[in-house]
Amino acid sequence: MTYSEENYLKTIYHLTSMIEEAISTNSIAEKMDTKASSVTDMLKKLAEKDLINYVRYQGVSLTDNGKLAAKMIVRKHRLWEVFLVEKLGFSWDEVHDIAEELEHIKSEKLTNKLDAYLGFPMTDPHGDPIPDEKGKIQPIVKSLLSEVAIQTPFLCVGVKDSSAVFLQYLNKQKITLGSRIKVLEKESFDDSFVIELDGKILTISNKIATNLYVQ
Amino acid sequence: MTYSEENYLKTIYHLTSMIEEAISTNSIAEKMDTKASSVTDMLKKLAEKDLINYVRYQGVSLTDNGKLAAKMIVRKHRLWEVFLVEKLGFSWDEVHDIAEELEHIKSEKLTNKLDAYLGFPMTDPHGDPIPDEKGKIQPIVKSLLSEVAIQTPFLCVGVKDSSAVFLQYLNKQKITLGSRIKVLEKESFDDSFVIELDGKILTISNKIATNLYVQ
DNA sequence: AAATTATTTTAGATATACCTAAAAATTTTT
DNA sequence: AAAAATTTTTAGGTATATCTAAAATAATTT
Repeated sequence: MTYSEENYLKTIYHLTSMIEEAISTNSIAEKMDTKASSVTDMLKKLAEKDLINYVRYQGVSLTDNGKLAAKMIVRKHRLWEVFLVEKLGFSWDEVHDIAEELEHIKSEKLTNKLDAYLGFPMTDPHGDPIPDEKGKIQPIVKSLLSEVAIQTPFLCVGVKDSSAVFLQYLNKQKITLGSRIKVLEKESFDDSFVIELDGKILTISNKIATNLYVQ
Repeated sequence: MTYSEENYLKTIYHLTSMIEEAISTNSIAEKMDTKASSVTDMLKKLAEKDLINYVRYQGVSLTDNGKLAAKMIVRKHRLWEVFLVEKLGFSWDEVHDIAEELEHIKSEKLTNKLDAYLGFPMTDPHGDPIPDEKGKIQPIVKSLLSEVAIQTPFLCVGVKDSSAVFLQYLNKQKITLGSRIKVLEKESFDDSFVIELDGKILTISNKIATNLYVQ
């Protein structure tokens, strides 16, 4: 599989896991910042290799082959992120782009040795689950902070958006995985939240609350 | 720089460091297992970017820019090899192909953090020197076992050929970096060597002796 | 249900990195 | 110093992955 084929597969995987049905050519083009015509070309190639189910004008889904291949790329991406943070001391907002390159390194033996070296982590630095050697993903029970009962203590276990800007905002607010969070109040005027974060009280916008996972 | 450009640059670097003058199109083609016409195409591109000195029909050498860029690729290659052996437990005959991919990962910050994590190693698992952040290479004093005085104790510090077959032969003979080696006798009939290796006596061919570095 | 709009695909170009075959330049041999 | 052999380059072609513009299909609106 080429570098580019792997990237398409990964994108299709992420899009289908969000909405759980056939996805459109345009949605892929948008996510990958490319043109729909380029996507169509690639879809033909991936269908030819039995990695996706594709019927002209009717959207795309992954075959079992394709899903496994995509999970292996996601596995590599997330393992490398753990390595970069845990071993090399990168911050969680710096690792995505580097892992984006490392995820294409081919050796399966490397992936599994890296996994063992890291102590078989269940999640990456953003709280996302890491598929095991066979592609199995342990489901992580988590809720969006915005959806959770008031006055109940939770732990921050993940982020929905893992863009650098958002993560850097969280750094500034000292919100990390493991932070203790309690929603004190929801402000109905602007849908903002008053929360208690590790003992201190602060206000966060709705957009922040809808991108934080707690447990 | 593209993946392919980096590979050409690295090959030119290795070939020029061997013979220390302008090298031929054909020698590059042979080393890279490609056609001379493909090499010519690439040479034009690299010359355009001021990475090589290239005059039609007159061979190639690296510019200062090109030399530094090549050294950075070699640096990454060798650091990753150390990582694979020291941290992940790979054997020295397994790491070349994987490092061949890892050496193209772009982040300079990653390279330097990896270097620090490994404790700023001076050599890779085959005894080859690792260029520092600025491209400086600490020269390693070493001689080929075939060139060395008889009845004098040495330490094995490197291999000239780092192909998997050769390294696997050394595994079988229990020859590793750090092995104590003394040449007892040179057989003039077939140029083979009787050596004492970590206390045990064995015979090795001339080809082996001309590919082992000692100090 | 026809017309309009949006989406998707096809057709035809472009750049990269290869290739083969032929031409040009250089080197070696006679 | 010619002739022959070798090396290198050029010319023109292929596959991948992209693009633009136009055509085909599907979805939405009137």
